[in-house]
Amino acid sequence: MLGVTEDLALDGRQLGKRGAATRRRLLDATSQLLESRGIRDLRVVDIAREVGTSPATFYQYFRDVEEAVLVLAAEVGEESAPLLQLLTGDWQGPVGLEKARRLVDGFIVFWDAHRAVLRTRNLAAQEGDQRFRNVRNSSLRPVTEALARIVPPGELSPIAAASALVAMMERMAAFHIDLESLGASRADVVETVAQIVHRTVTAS
Amino acid sequence: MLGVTEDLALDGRQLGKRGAATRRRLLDATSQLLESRGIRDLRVVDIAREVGTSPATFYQYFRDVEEAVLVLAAEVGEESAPLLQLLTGDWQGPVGLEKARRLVDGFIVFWDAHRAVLRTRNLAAQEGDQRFRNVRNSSLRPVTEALARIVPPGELSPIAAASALVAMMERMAAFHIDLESLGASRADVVETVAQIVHRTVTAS
DNA sequence: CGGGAATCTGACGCCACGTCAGGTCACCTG
DNA sequence: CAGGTGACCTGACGTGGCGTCAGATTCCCG
Repeated sequence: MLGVTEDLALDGRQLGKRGAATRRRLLDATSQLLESRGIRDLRVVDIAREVGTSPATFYQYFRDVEEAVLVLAAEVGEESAPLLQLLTGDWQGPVGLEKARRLVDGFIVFWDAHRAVLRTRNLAAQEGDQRFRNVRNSSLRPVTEALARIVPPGELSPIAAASALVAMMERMAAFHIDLESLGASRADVVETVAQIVHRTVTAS
Repeated sequence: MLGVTEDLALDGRQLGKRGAATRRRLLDATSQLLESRGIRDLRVVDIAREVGTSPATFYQYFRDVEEAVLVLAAEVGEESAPLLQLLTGDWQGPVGLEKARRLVDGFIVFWDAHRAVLRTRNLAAQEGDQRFRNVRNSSLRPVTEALARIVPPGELSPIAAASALVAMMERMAAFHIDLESLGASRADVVETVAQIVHRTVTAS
């Protein structure tokens, strides 16, 4: 689907143990370097040096830096799956509110763990890159759809409401650190966003 | 504040009529090209060719492509000011709901008019560029603060709630076109987001 | 131990960047 | 209107990362 598999190099040859290890080290270096700079300033030569290999080696496994980040984004995206377990059953009352808190908290933990890759994924998706859009959708669509199933149809469009809530949660997860300087603690953010989610989902 | 003035070239000389016109044409070309590609693929040589001048001329006015986009972002950011007029008075009841609708609609109109520049502004801000963060904050902080003043303190942190709502509105304005293919029309988005905003602002 | 596949890399042509010296243009002044 | 001053423009160039390829090296298996 991504045009990138785990088992083949770009020239089509089978990947052995050594090749797989090199590929992994290149990915890890890419992920690490992405935390200290934007993708625009991430040079193949830097990644190669970090791994202790030559730039030409990088091109054995990835077409360009973007493609390496795409692989990372696909890997990371799957870690949002556990959030789906919260989006089941009855969301009315205090039990639902607690689920909302855990959902919001889960978003923040997810983002804190993979901030650099997720930021870059959304950036590329927003710039129109279809591959990154697909990866982003694969990660968020199940959450959005599960949430939409919980929103009662009425004045609100379930799809629009679920999309809006996911957008809000994702954005707050991405930004919550900046809010501290404005006087909103992490706990404030979780509680407030959870309240908005819960009220939207349970209101008539 | 931006380290970029309207009256001086980068070498410090005074800008005359011809220089100001060239600078403006470079900015317009940058804005236009930004609509068909991401900033990563926007070359100085393309902007120069579009204007019918040489790359060296570009560097008379801007340090790099990013700086030209920064100027555009600062210009565009000021157009969000009219939204502040809606964030006054009483937001209870149907009058408040109508204000919410206009606020959400205003966000969407704003984004539809300046999608490329706003997208790039947020992208650079998210990547940590402080200059773009400042420009983004200058545009959104007044809206966020005005909204926070309307949210009654209680279970919700006004600051967190206002930030979350602004995040939601901005994101929906950026994404609403993609939602059409999921079955949520522009009208659905406006109404649904307006409802969420209104309910959050008026609930106990 | 031989051989073939997998893996790595030095070397290279290409292109955009960003600078600078020097040329051109516009306006003002006498 | 001639001359000159400063604003404006650009051709030419050094730099550095990109992406490729041929050939060298390493690994693994029979």
